[in-house]
Amino acid sequence: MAAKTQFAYGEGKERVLHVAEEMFLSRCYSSVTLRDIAAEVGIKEASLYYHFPGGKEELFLAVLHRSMAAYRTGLEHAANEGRDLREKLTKMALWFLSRRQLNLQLITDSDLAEIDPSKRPEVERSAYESLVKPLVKMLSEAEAAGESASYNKEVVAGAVLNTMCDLHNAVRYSTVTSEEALTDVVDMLVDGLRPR
Amino acid sequence: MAAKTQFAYGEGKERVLHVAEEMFLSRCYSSVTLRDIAAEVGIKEASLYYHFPGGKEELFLAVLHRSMAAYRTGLEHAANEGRDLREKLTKMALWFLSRRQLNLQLITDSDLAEIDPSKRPEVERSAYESLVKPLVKMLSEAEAAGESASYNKEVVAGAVLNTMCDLHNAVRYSTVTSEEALTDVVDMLVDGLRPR
DNA sequence: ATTATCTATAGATCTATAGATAATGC
DNA sequence: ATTATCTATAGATCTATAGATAATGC
Repeated sequence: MAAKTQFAYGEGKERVLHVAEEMFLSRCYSSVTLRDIAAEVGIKEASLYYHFPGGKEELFLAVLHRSMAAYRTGLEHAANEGRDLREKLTKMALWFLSRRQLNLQLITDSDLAEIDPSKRPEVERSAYESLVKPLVKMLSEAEAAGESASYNKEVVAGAVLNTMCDLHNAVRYSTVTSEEALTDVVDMLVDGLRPR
Repeated sequence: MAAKTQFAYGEGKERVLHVAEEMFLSRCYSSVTLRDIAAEVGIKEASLYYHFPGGKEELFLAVLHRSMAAYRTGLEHAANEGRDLREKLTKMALWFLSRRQLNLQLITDSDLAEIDPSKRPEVERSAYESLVKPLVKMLSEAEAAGESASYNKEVVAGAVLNTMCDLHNAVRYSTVTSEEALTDVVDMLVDGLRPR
């Protein structure tokens, strides 16, 4: 009977976003149901529409843009913290490891196909600006500083991003520690596979 | 009226597998419906149960194991074709580019969570044996031949696989040609980012 | 008065089963 | 007789809307 306003004013929406972020970043758009989210938050499905009148898609987009903004800040900060290419890449890898696993291909390939086509360019732009661009910028500066050979920045940025996203799996499926996986990945990116 | 046996004996099942493979490898498990598959094949949903009595999950598992077997063959063949590490990696990258995009994280993270838990180990094993193992083997041989420094093979294999899967995106989103993306990626893997 | 929830329910979609029907091979 | 489809339909699940209800802030 009691319409439990369990959370303080404005808090409810934050909780919804937080729970939805956990789910949308680890599972695909269609496998996450409003039922799942509402149950985890502790409210009824219909209540989600109060905060997000546009329903599931609006909630997903809010989560995605919020999450991308966090990545952008985190990656730009990581790039500024490191003094050379190796350090910058290490800080970035640490940032990826500090957050829950980001399934990059899931968002850019699978999820993107399930939302309203008119919203796709915005999502692609958001992912590009927040993930690819900080890396391209860092790689360009590294090349200008003579720390990197002249590769196509976008291609390398994609490879680096996917490698970093996979760090969580490396730690999970191999017997390696996260520190070891991190140094191995950074060394491989900077020095290559061939013997030094 | 006419129960159209459009395909020759045994052909129907092959068509279903082919269509299902196209869909399951590019979209997530829950977004692919039996309706989609049946429509694309040109039969009714109920007819799918004749070939796959276990329904959607059985069809998905059949597709996945079939697809993994093809990757295993393709990658092992690629490794044998190349004479040194750089050539082997190039042949492997060409194999990935020759097939439709494989969304690795989609399968190992997202799809895996949606199937019957008792089937998961089998899927993980299939993906490991077909994708990771051929790379680990090649990297071990390269190290033994003095062509590679001593990295953790599983960690590097994951990085290489994700990088190769991403080649399709690199070509799609950047202005780069597939040849250029391929050589850049292989060069980066072998020589590293730092100037030679 | 506003904010944030709830109940109830419509309507769409999806998986799966039962049993009928037609075409093929022997 | 076997193979491969079909029709019809049950039952589950999911998104979304309408309108009621309670708690909070002024």
